Amino acid sequence: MSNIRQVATLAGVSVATVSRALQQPERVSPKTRTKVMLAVNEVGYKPNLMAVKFRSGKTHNLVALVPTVANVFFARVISGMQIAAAQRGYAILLANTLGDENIEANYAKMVQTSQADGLIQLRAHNPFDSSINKPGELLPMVNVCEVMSDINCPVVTLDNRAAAKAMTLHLIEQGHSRIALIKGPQSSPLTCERLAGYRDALTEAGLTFDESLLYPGDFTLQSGHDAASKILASKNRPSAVFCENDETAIGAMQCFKQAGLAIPRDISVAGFDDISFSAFCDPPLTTIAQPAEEFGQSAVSLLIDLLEGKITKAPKVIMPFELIVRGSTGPAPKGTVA
Amino acid sequence: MSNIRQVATLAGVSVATVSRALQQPERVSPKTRTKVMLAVNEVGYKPNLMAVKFRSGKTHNLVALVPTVANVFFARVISGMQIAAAQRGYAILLANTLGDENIEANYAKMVQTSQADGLIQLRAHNPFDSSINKPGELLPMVNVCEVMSDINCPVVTLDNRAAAKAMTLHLIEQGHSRIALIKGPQSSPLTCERLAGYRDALTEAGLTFDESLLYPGDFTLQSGHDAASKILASKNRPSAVFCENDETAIGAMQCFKQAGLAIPRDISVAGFDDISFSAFCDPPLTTIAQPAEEFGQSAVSLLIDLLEGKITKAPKVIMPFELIVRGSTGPAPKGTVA
DNA sequence: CGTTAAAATGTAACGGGTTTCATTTGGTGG
DNA sequence: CCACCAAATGAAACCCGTTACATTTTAACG
Repeated sequence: MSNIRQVATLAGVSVATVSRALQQPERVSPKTRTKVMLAVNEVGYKPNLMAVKFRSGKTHNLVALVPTVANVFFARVISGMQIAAAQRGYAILLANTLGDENIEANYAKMVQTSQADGLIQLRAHNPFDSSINKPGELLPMVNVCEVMSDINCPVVTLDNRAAAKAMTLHLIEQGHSRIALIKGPQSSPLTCERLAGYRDALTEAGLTFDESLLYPGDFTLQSGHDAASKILASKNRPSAVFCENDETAIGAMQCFKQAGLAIPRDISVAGFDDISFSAFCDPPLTTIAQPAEEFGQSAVSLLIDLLEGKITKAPKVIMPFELIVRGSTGPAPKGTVA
Repeated sequence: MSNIRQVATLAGVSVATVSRALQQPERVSPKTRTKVMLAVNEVGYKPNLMAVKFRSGKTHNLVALVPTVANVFFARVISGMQIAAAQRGYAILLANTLGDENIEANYAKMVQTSQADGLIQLRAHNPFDSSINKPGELLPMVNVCEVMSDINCPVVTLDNRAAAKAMTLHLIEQGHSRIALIKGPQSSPLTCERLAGYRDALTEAGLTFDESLLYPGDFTLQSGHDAASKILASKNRPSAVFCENDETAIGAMQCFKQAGLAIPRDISVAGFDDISFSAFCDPPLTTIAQPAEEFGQSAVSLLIDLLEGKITKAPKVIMPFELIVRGSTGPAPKGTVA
């Protein structure tokens, strides 16, 4: 590996001149610049960016803590983060935490050990140890999707409550009055918000909330399938099922179809996220579209602004959602006991 | 931010002693060690790992070039890379290249600018510019999934030809004689291999290869759907469709079902990869399971071995596959003209 | 041609660890 | 009490760019 001193020697100039020729070409005379460039090419010089980063104290790395990259929705968010980061000259260090707090803490430590400048968290949780807590100063962190109420940090999220309400109202408008809800992981604030939106809609429509229509889930295909079989076995079967994410809905749909039910004739199913597979189900899934890529992009952009001191307050960015009505929801079957 | 000199001053020792107390505790006397540790805790010292990396010339970063993280199969591979990397103290720098050679080249440059030690490539392509080419020396790179014939580099892959042959034979055993193939991206060697396997099976079974049964695709849901509608419109409709990946198969299945065909009664569909959604289709998809996570793990482990000089020859690791027969394939309809 | 300001270039410190080599300290045996 | 070796510790070089400051060169103008 060649270094700047070799280039300087070969070009017959000082290292400072080489550095300037490369960083601020207008500060050196044209003929020196030429000499330097020739030498650079001759030895194939590539600056050691590790040295630069070390010197400058800026790594231009951002850690992204993702519970699992295998989640299609998260994959889209990551995609967006990548794009925004690349545009501003940053790299993403991806951490697949599997929800493990130790793994999270290890990656968070990268910020404290100068390996990364900041962190993006897709889960509602503060991964830093207390030593980083400077009173009155923002942590070098941004939260996406999940909101953390107990910490002051920029957030990019969706009005999950309003979105869940919109979807529930859509089902109610179709004549459904017994609507099951397959929930997400208990630990996630998202789940509470979406549940709240679901209740809001019921209240607004004058329907009573029935706890027995709530089913646990964890955002996986399997959990949707499991919940669906419980629904099939229930006494007073609901005519519609609202799933807190699309994977759950797809898992549930399979179970219903294999049990011989037609969707939406016998039962309506709705999801949340609008992952790519949802448009390619049979029937295509009614869902809430979130601008996943934009989540990632704004998060990165917000974090970089924060790191570069362009913002000092923690903004809360609420992204828009869209109700996408496809074939999986339809009118409630007639003759169903409401 | 505290540094080692502050700790040294506070502990009343030299920086060398602090460094040793932390790196090789047995090399300092117990009482010095205690003094140092107290000082470390007092100032909350965390070594600047950027400085360490700069000094040592080892970044312990690996770049992963992924065409798109939104691909579910790739997500599993990434997951495996992560795990193996973390175990050996490395971090993954994820690059979502979208197949763009410029983006690839930019990330590859991270290796040449000392920001990363090596690179994992999921596409058959050499992203490095010529300047890194040292004759007789292995590039700090490992190829996963896709094989590059023209470059000497460790590879982790599957016997795609044998797997495609196995799947095609499975369909033939079910009585199918007109089997369509929805291909992957033309640029990918994978596609050629799977096509070769498909032909092998036909030859072995004494069936004639019919070019008109080949349909283009690009591994997306949409391309599967598009190919399926072409298949529906074709004159002498095949009784089975082998898709080169599961997304394609899922897209195709939707199209067939919406056209009123029953799977597998009217048409059999097979995929490749065994992504999580495949088990939750209706009917569940017959496919080839690949150990995706293990792909990622071996690739990382191979790359680190290479970087640490533990291997000097480029091995070719062939991972096992498994034919998973589910409900989407069945006997050829009777009365179909063969 | 001399003066002076501006442009170009060079020198050396700096960042924060690690490591080599030199020096000091401690302990043992004679 | 001294010699001697090992263990412990310290001083300083080193990694490689960047940049403040010093110095030299160039150009312009009187």
